[in-house]
Amino acid sequence: MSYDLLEQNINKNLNLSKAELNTICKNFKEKSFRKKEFLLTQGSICKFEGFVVEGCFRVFTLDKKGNENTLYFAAKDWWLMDIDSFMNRTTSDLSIEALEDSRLLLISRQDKMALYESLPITEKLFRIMFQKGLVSWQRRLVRNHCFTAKERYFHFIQSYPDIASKLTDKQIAGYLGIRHEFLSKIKKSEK
Amino acid sequence: MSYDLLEQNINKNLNLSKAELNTICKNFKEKSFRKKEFLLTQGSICKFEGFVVEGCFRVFTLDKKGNENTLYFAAKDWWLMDIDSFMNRTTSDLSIEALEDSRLLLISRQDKMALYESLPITEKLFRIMFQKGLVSWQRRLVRNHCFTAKERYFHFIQSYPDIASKLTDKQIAGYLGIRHEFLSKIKKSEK
DNA sequence: CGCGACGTTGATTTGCCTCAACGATTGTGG
DNA sequence: CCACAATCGTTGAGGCAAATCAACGTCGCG
Repeated sequence: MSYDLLEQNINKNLNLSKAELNTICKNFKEKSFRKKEFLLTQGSICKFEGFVVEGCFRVFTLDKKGNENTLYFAAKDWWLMDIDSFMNRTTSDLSIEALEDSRLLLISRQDKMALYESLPITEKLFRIMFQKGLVSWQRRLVRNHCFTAKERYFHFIQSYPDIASKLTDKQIAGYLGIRHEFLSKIKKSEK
Repeated sequence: MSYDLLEQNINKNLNLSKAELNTICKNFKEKSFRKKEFLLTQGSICKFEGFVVEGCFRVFTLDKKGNENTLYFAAKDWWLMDIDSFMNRTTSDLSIEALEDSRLLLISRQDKMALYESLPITEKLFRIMFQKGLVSWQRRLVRNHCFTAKERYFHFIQSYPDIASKLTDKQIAGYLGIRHEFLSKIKKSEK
């Protein structure tokens, strides 16, 4: 099966036995997505937590002014979901779209809750994962306040060159929180 | 003792028995802070995770341009720490300062790790707390991208009127990511 | 081939910053 | 308790970063 990547990803956070890894993984079902297909659309409920085996997704929200604001991209070896909608069964403010043909491992809310019950070590696993996530979001917020758009752009392409190379400038602009016309001017300005 | 508030806070996330609550709480030591006293200074290591029993703190970072950027305020019933520095024992980019005479309940890293071991349900507790934290940070990032400074200001004072009323305009500006001169102009512009 | 999304470029506008001056408020030491 | 200093809040002039709007070339795809 294609659980190898997921197992490695888990082991980066917490060392688990082969049996534990297997118990976790067997709750995930593989699903393929064609380019431009949606895992989640704004206004519906997020039914799955996903792990990217192959491909790339963008997680974004459409605001009142009609701008698509990208929270993050998820390439191979990343997790993705609307955590709020998934856990609380509220309608989601987010959409998740495949940027290329992709494969995900998906776990339903029900299976995840059952997994927390049956294998308590997963609580620790996700405690650690969420903890790391918090750090990233705090750092990103500070960057957005302290850095100019140009500084944020170069920080992004240097930190995630493999993801950046798959994206259009419009998508990158949506992540940086700027208009794509301005990104074009940044790129021209030098380097 | 003054563990009541902490116990209530925990129970909002996860219903625990009296015995479990007691096991958790006894790891926390109370400490008082005078106004302007620091729990953590940028460049040192965050030794404690804290829960605010009384008073108010600001968690901020000083960037290269000399601007104090406030990540969040923590009033009564809030948690605070540099989660990155606390867990990974790295030097912190953050400072934490009491905005008024305050009281905290503090737990050391060692005691927290031991607590995770001895009472595994705390993994679930913090998994849930961190999960909620993630949602807040994601929402805040979107607000920062979609909203103007004026919209962010009114959102803040309406969402947290009790905290906002304790703060100077300079502190609020540091949270919104704008200069306090501009906040003054926002307030004058209407309402 | 032709359409629609993407990227570029320029002109103009706007949101917010910078700097500087000054009154109001708070804090502090004598 | 007062006097003075320090910090805070306000205001104005000017500047820069980024948005907006519009036009146009390019590319990929059906």
